[in-house]
Amino acid sequence: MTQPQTVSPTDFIREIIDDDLKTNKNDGSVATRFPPEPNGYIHIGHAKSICLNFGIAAQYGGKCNLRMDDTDPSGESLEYVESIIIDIRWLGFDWEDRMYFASDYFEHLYKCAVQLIKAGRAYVCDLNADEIREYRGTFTEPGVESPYRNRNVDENLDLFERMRGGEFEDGTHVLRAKIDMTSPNIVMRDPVIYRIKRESHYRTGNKWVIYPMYDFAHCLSDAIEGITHSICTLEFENNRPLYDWIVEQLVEGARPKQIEFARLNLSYTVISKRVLIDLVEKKLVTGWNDPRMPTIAGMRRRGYTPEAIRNFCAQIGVAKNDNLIDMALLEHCVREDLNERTPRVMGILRPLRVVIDNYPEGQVETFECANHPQRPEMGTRELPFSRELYIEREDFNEDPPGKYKRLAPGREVRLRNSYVIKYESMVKDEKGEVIELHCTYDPATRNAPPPDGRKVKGVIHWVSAEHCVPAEVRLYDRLFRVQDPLSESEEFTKYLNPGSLEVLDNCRVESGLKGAQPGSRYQFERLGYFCVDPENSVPGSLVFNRIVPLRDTWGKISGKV
RNA sequence: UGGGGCGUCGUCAAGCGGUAAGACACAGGAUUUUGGUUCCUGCAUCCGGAGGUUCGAAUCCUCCCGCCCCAACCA
Repeated sequence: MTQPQTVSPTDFIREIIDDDLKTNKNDGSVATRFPPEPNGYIHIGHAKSICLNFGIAAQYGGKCNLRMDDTDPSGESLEYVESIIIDIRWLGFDWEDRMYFASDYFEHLYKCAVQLIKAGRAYVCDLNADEIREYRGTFTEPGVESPYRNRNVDENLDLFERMRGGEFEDGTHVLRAKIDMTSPNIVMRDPVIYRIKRESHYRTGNKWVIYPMYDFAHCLSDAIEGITHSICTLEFENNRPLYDWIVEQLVEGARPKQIEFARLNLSYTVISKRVLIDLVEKKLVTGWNDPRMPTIAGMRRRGYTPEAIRNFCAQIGVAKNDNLIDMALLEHCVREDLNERTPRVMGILRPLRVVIDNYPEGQVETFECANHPQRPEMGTRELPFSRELYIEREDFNEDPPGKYKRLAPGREVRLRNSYVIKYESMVKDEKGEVIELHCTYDPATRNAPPPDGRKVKGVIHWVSAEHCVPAEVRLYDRLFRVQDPLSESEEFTKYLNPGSLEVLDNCRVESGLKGAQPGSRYQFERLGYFCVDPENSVPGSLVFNRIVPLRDTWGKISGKV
């Protein structure tokens, strides 16, 4: 199994495994699995689990399977299976030929149920859903036994077979494990393990009208695959006694052990499949791969790298504390990776025309610029310079605040990789908007400090008006205005950030970007990291997604002034 | 409310009876043709609270407080 190189942090799960290994449990083998239900796209929370499960297998020389936990046909589909495969591969993990489906185990699971009935440990119950709930009791009152609880084995066998045969309507019968209606753990009060559901399954079609419940299918699937450590999230902790009970009844020899960890929560977003489905269906985002979504598909389209996501998962750790990870940490990991690998380039988001009055009309010269300031091996590119340029509107201020070191009346500024220019005059439109600047350049400053020793502090980016290419740039921001939208009292959609997407359609990028490949990433100097949108960008009509802005110390300072 | 789980810096998280790692964030400073990067520096006398055991406790015991999960024929 090839696995990405990531740091191997230690955590309580690895400690448990170390202990198991010390006592030679499972003959020293380690087998894990990642078991998504194909009813939605996977997200950054799944990535945490994927890194954990595949990471542990790699670290201990074991195997990690991919298993579709497809025991409930409603909502499951091949589209989701395919997306999950693509996303996990993209993250960099490999399950070789161990792609499994719980639905492939239906026949075996059925036999297990029959065996349970024969052992007197399961029965067919004719109560309907409401009645079952009433009989179950509450947190404080014990449940009461179903009147069907003591049917004899033969009758149960006959009924269960007829359930499978399609003789009964949905909801009229279920198979229940016979455990303890007075258990303080509600999960153990004769849980339903099979239900009738006349729904076509995306893989088994209409072959089955009964489907096993999660609690029954999951542990047995683990056992079938020889999983040693079945890692899941905290909300299944209550189900562990049931997991163990079923395995105890039906599995010979080595039994898998369930271990629970805290799921990931990320500030200013939501990581719940139910809510993400909601966002997609209500069209509050453009789809599962909307760059604002915390889905793997969304982050990929946004321009995040697998390395950054994996590193993030390593950084956050694994524990049992409820957590709310700061989005800033994810962004840090993305910047850390992109800073290393991304070629630098210049692009103007909100163009302001600049005419260099003393530069000869029609003259063009080229500058050779480093693609990366710290990595010469990334090479250079040629950048055309001419009399008319575009600079960022923000880089000129008629009335500059303190510490402002860009262009302003009477001031000089360095054009990155080229000359120092000096402000001469401005042109305004009838509304008083500055629409054009006139400057002069100092020929002696061509990629060199001013010979007279004067200091020019500011450096701004620019493109040649004649040579630059137009582009659309999409600026993304946090999806929600509040840190934890689901913890708020109101409906979560009320907290959507109306500014989560800003589309700039009059941007100019340097000429070399003309043929930029979809999916390729750049640093637009002084602005941030950008990715050519893989969906909407076409040659001649470039679309860039802002992956993440650069750290903005000036923004902090100017915000305080 | 019965059961299960969790409480260490703003956010994560090490710590496993010998006297509070690290990361992010934040605040200073240096270098810089990206107000980027990089580099220094600072940032819990204290571990939810109160008692107790011990020469010694975040780590052990007791009680209390707070938060999360469970009453789907979802996973």
